[in-house]
Amino acid sequence: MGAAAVTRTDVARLAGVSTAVVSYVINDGPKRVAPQTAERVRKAIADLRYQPNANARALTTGSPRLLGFIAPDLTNSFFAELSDAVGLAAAAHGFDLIVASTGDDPQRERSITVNLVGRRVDGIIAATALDPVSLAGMAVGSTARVLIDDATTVPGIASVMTDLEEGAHQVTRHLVEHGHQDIAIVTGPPVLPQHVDSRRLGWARALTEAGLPLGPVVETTFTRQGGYAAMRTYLQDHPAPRAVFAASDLLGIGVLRALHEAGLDVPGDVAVAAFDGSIESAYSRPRLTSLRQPITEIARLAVAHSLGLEDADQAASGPATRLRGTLVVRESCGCTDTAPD
Amino acid sequence: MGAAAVTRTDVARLAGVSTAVVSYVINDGPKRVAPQTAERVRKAIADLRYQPNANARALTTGSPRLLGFIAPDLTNSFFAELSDAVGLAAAAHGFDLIVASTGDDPQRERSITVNLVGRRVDGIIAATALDPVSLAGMAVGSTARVLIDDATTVPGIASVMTDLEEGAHQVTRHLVEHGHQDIAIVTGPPVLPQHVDSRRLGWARALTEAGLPLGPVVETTFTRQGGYAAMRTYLQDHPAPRAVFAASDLLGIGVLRALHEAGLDVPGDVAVAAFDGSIESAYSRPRLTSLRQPITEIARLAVAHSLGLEDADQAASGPATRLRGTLVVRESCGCTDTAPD
DNA sequence: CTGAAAGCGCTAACAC
DNA sequence: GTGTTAGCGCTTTCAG
Repeated sequence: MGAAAVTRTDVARLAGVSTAVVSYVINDGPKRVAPQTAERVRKAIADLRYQPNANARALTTGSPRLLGFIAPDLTNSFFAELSDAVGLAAAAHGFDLIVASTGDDPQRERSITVNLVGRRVDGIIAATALDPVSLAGMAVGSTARVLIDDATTVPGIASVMTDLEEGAHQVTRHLVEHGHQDIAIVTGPPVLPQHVDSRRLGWARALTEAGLPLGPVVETTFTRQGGYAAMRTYLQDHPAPRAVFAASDLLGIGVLRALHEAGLDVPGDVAVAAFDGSIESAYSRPRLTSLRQPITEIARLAVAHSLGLEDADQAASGPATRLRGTLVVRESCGCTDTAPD
Repeated sequence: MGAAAVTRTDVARLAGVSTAVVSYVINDGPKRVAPQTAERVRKAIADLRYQPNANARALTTGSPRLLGFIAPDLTNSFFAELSDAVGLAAAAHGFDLIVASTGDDPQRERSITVNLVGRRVDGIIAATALDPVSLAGMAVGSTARVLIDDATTVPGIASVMTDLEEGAHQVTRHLVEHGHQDIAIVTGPPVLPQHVDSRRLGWARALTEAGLPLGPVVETTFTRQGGYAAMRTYLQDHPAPRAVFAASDLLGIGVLRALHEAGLDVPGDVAVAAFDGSIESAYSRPRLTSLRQPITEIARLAVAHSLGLEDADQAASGPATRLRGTLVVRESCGCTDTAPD
């Protein structure tokens, strides 16, 4: 009952005009309407508590004014922040956001994508790394897609993300500048089998450039628990490295706990630096030095791109935009805490 | 180009049947179709890479198979977890979820709600506390709504959430059982002016029942920063309380930092216990004892309710469902850590 | 400046 | 079992 039942026809009748005119005033076009006629229409709309049916509009125009966002796990603060940022960016253009999480299941990712395409969403923004093959094989038709995390460039699909290699290089170099020689990396599994871990590449490059040998590599899942368990296990069989670069904040937080339980002081005994720069990293103990990803900017550009708005400031950047992250120096690396958070 | 252009008519033509039959096989009803005919149709669908247009379906049936979720801030891990859980619960029924955050702006909340109603979503699940007046005044028509956080009962609107009062009572009593006499509460602002803070009520009741005087009340915003700043300021002018109950994990994490900076040991000098039981609380230092809200269950019930599925196990619980939280005992209260996380 | 009418793609009576 | 067809509510071209 109520609002749901009243339609454009009712409004037109009450206002004594045709439905076309009602459309004109609601959409402010494509035709002009006499001021007083418009007023009558507006009054009728208010009196009737009329709410245009967005689905009918979507069908007619072919655009539901809706974007889709896909992430592995919204419980991960990085993706949660990303999701929020994308939602805000979409809202700035009057678009809503369907958010879906895959739980890292490619099968689910595929079905979500198909589903979104069925909704004829105006664009899909994915923080997942579906393999190029299924990506290409899906009946996604003309739906615009943008990748915003961890993917290598997939031919024909746009991407906007932090320059992970460069970021990891920045962080690792900072650790090097502290004078540490033995710098480990704790990172996640390769997103895809054939995939190279950009952060690991950046870490390796920084070490090599400094004439340092590569430190230990410990691979685990991208969670707090993963970082904790992996570091803990590692410490059972090996001496602690002098410093560790954690490839995500979550990993870093897990590492911090393992180190603490092992009676090691951070940064005294081992220095730690992480990646993402999420809010959570600012409240760990000790506070994590981390590379902050430009989440808001990523979201803004991804939305602009999937909407086909060629943002002036990005006009020439091509389909694979890489943004530079910012090193946020806090306690865990051994610096005096300087970050404002 | 591509998938977007092919329609039911094309499929029907290729399969040599009518569009009705195509519908029947796609929806598996309402009429039966001969097996071989169905097979032909399915083949045509596959060959054409046909994707039904969900908007057309939504218009015809009146249901877009879409739910809306509104929260103040997805950056808050509690809401992020809630959002994820609600999305999963919706997906279990084949529904998608539009997620929107208000930034605690009632104005934005109102416009989001109106917007969702315009989309004729099948239900709105809100983790915000819009005041009853505007809630009632909005042209929400028949759209089902469920409140899942922090709201007092709003007449005519269903709600399913943790029994906050009881939860706070549980936590506080635990602190009391540790023998502490001077137990402060750090909590957020009243969600609405006329609103009582259930957690504060539970805290007060536990104290009173134990014959203890009410400890200090420090009010701030529901963020890490809020908890930190408030506790820090408090400690400047007052002696530290022997224990503090933080009304959310975020608050608790802020409090932990302030205490640490003040040179106070937790739980040695002051015991801390929090509320929410989010994953983040398991990795703080020290690990936070916290009341875990039954997020998955809340999500499940809220979705079931907004879909009008009267879940068997909830049939008789009425429009204001209250779920019991679980105390997760970790280090910050002074217990030996027993939680599995 | 206003109106009539042809769809948009799909569902579900209602006929056959 | 299958086909015809009348909408669902909106936008927009084409006439007045």
